[in-house]
Amino acid sequence: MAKDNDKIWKALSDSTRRKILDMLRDGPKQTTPIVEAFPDLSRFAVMKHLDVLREAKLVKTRSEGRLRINSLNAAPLRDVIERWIGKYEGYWANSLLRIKESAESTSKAKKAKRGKSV
Amino acid sequence: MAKDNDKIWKALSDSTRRKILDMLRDGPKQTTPIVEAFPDLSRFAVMKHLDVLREAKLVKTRSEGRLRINSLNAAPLRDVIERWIGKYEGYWANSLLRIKESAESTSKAKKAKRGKSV
DNA sequence: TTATTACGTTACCTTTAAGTAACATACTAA
DNA sequence: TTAGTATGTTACTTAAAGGTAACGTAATAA
Repeated sequence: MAKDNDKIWKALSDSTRRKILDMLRDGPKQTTPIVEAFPDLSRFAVMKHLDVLREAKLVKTRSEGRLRINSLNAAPLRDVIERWIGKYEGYWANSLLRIKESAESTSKAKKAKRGKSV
Repeated sequence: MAKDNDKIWKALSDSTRRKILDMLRDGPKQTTPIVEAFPDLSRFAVMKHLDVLREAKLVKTRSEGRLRINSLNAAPLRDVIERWIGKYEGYWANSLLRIKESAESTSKAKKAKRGKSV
């Protein structure tokens, strides 16, 4: 798990890979349009970035005939960032960034009547 | 800015550096205790990691006599993560992770009476 | 003043990341 | 069946990251 974690951080550390993730937020994409989105890179370079993302389980690829459909798998991303941010909660108490209370206090909060507050 | 951004992601991509940031969350530390926290690494290796963190502006260092005090600078970290997470909001709507509403609705919320809710 | 301690650096090595160019495979459609 | 297209791979190179060992410097304390 810690190792998987590391793979995710490593995957995020490259701007090309972050751009690929950005593309996939709009929906699944075939390999070729992804490759073509980076005209300055060779086919192989882009595919290697895709490999890294797959290794980190941030991208899933399924076959459809001869086509390969790549899609974003945001869950592990969420988990890592969530855990990371949680640790820094005190540091950005006044930021836009928030983590809901822990499960316990959350359920309490659910019972308590509350308005629109975040 | 985009370049600074990249430095932050790169800085976060190494587990030793993430551990150093973890240490500094507890409060500022001199260089030597940080170095000694990594007995498997040479002095120079740890100091290079510190350099990377300083380059990314995640760590600030000030002198006090012959001592050097390193402290966490969480603001740029927050900014990057915040921006990043914002983009994925739709993907983890049901997660613990949240971004408060825009400044506008936030100021409204402040006016509204609210309890202990986050 | 001398020894100690905190800090940083020089010089060098090894591994990994990132890349290109060209080739190979296999499904689809004319 | 032949041409085209989508995908992936082989072979190789270059640049950057990460690391060690040993040395240099300067403030402090004895």
